[in-house]
Amino acid sequence: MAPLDETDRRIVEALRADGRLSMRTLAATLHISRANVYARVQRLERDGVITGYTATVDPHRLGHGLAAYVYVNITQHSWKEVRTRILAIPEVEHAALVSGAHDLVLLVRTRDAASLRELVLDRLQGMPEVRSTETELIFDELL
Amino acid sequence: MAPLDETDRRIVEALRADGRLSMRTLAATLHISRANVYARVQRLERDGVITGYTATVDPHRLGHGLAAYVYVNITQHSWKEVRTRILAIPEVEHAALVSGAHDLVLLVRTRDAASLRELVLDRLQGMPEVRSTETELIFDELL
DNA sequence: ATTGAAACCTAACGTAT
DNA sequence: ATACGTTAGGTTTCAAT
Repeated sequence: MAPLDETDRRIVEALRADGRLSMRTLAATLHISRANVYARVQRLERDGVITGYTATVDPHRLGHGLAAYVYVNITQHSWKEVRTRILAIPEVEHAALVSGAHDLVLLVRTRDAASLRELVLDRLQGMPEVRSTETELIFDELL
Repeated sequence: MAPLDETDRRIVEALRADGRLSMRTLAATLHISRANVYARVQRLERDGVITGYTATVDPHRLGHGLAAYVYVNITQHSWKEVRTRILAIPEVEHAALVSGAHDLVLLVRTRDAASLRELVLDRLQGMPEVRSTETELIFDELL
């Protein structure tokens, strides 16, 4: 759990830019030895700095043509129970417990408006902890 | 640009779960040939279904202890100019043009409250297109 | 103690047939 | 689906600082 030095940060940055970089080319571009980069990446993964690797996809090409933010107010603040219910919904890409006018902010992706309606009106508002929701359609995205 | 079949979707799903999966183990787990999986992944990347690979990191371990949603209202709806300005801010992890009471929703990560204040009050509200902002602190996250 | 350089075997890649 | 040359993974040893 040692603090990250400059080399560690460059490794993380490089792997965020290309998660399939080989340890060889990573070592070459950072001008450090293979053994060094291998040990460091291993340490970064073990310490939980790097939590995993994933393919980034285009949601539109996967049948998720619609994206929306759903702002949720919950009745009882049993965050743990809501948490497990939310995690069971595959359309939820990001969920955050926030401080302002709402309790939860969800980023959801669905096939179309009908699917979004079903998700919000049936599944979300069907939860006993959910008091109210507010949905904001996403027109365009960066990142 | 052919529509994805079931095997394509399983490939994408597997690579989202582990972006560093080897083509061999991917072929083995899906019970298809190496040449098949290799050609399919190549096609999925070429067609823009898979847009890249990245390491997922723990923001807290990288000096980003604070996360917030920033809701932005812009004056003139010159989305293209705002777009380039927003993209130049490294703290912005996700940005969306939305339909509701706000024009933009930003997910930002900063080191601390002072950095967030500087980002919102100086850099965002300093933009000529930005009319007003509203900031909502994130207490906890799923995903 | 930490890093770089080199060597080593195994596994995976990428392409061909 | 198999084979084949090339590249990468993962570990070890040693020298250097």
